[in-house]
Amino acid sequence: MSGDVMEVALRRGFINPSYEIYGGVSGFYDYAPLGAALKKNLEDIWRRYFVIEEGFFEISSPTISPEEVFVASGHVSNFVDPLVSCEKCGSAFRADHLISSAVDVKTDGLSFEELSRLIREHNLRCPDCGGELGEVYSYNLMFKTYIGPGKKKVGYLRPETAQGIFILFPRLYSFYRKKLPFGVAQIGKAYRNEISPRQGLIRLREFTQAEVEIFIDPRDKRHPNFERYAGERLRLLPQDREEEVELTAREAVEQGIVKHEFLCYYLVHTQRFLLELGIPYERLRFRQHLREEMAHYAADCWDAEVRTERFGWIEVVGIADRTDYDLKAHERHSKVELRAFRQFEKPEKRRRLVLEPKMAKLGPEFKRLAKKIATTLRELPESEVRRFAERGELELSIAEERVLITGEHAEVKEVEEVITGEKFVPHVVEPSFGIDRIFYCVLESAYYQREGRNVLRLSPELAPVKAAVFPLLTREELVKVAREVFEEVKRAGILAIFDASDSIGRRYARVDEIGVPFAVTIDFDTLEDETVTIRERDSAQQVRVPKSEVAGILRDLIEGRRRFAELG
RNA sequence: GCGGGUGUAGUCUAGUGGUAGGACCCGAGCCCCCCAAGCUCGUGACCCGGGUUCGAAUCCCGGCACCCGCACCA
Repeated sequence: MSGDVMEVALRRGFINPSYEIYGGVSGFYDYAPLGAALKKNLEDIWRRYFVIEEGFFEISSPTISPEEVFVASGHVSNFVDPLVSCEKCGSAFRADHLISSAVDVKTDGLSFEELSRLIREHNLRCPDCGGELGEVYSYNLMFKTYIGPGKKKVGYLRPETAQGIFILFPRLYSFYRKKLPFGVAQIGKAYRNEISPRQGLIRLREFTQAEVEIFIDPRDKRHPNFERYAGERLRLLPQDREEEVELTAREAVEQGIVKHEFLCYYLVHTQRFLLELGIPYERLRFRQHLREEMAHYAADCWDAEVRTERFGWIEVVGIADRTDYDLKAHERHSKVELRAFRQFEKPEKRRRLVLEPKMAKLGPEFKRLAKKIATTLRELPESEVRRFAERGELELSIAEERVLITGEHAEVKEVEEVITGEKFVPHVVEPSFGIDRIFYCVLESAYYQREGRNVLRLSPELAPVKAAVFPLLTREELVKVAREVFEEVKRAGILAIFDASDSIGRRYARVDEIGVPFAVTIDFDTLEDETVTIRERDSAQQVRVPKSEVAGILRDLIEGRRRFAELG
């Protein structure tokens, strides 16, 4: 089995538990020097896939939101778990689940006091040990705070970055010149006050999400670029099956296993991204959420999962069809229209009956109510207008008052209108990445041992340090030249390190352990013929190249324009 | 949040009621013509806070962190 990659990650400065000198706080990790660099490289690759290649843009919104945002999104109510603990054995249970499974009572919307009372009334006991149950208490996974002095303005740290995009919809829609589909990306911190964070980077209280919200027309969930991925293979675990099936993207959609092309396109796109990070195909699968684990907003959701040595299958990406849930919710709460416009192929001409209010009569008679009455009359459905035309009168309820409208207040007219299109609430497809988890998977996938030494097989793009420069021996003449080469490499924009201590073998071993892909060594031949060696990490092979070209060659190798094997 | 286990240098570990040794790592130097463990010297630790005691890293209590189970994980 593998050695302990986490031990390497801690010891060599990739990550460390936060607040160590004060005893630590679980659920928080620092990205140490190499980890911060690796994480940044990982995020840049993500940007290449989900921003540049897809033609989307990235935004950055605040991590603290006023509570309205999460009232609307459903997080304030859906994120509160009523828990009850056994006084004797300490097991905790969802109070509402406990009650509804033991007694035929609907628990929806009951207060905690009412839940506590129900437990007492029915003399419910601990299902584990039969012990006495305590009072029901709430546990909300959002961190709460107050905005400004005093406690009037409640705020929450965002539990996901997505809402920051949804609430910007009108601005973003016009930024993208009112055309669907469009996507908006965001990489940022999110916060969940987990009851019991475990497993290092896998369950954090503060973590990094990379999300894209793609707004699409619900009538057309095909993807314009689906063809380029149609033949790609995916390992899928559908909700109604025990075993994984391997299908092409096209087959998955045609068989109705993945609901539509748009979702499936992003399964493939996500897979390509994860493969590029060095996560092997054999350790990857897409698992469809079970109905009961589906989030309150989702119509369909697939998790990309990676099989790790340490933790087994872990979810690293969620790809969900969030439908119009979020936009509708914010529209309802904010009273701001969050809709797109769909133009008809041909404008529709329609004749219809409308009511034209006679303001000259309405005004004096109804005074303050007149304006509201007029608006209501104009917006009256055609069936109501028809009924008014037949009966000659109509009763309305305006601002809690009943008013009688007759022929002298309004006139029925037939109008011809041209309808060029209609408004609708877009659906949202959301690939959502847990960057910290992916970070862990990348480390674990990259890690192996060679002759008892640790090696990180990170791609040059991911590697936090791109190159090392060594004098073969600590002779002044070699060190001097090596320093010159080192300066030149840095001038070429390459993040490199210099090391002249210990034996050359030990120095190679040290840089292998942190995943440096290339090492340049200056030896006595360099003094003769102005050449240096470049050593590749994974093969430990060396080639000689002219000293004057080494920086350029390193850049080509790192940026993928040349391959090491083709150098010699 | 509950139960069990663990907590000695960067890492792995030895140890006794009288205040700590080792290995690797790391630093300086030597040696060294290409893949860790050559030589010399050196830095560096008993998770935190109380209590018992003349004295505690060692015993007791509380906290924190980590590991394993339970619960939780839109």
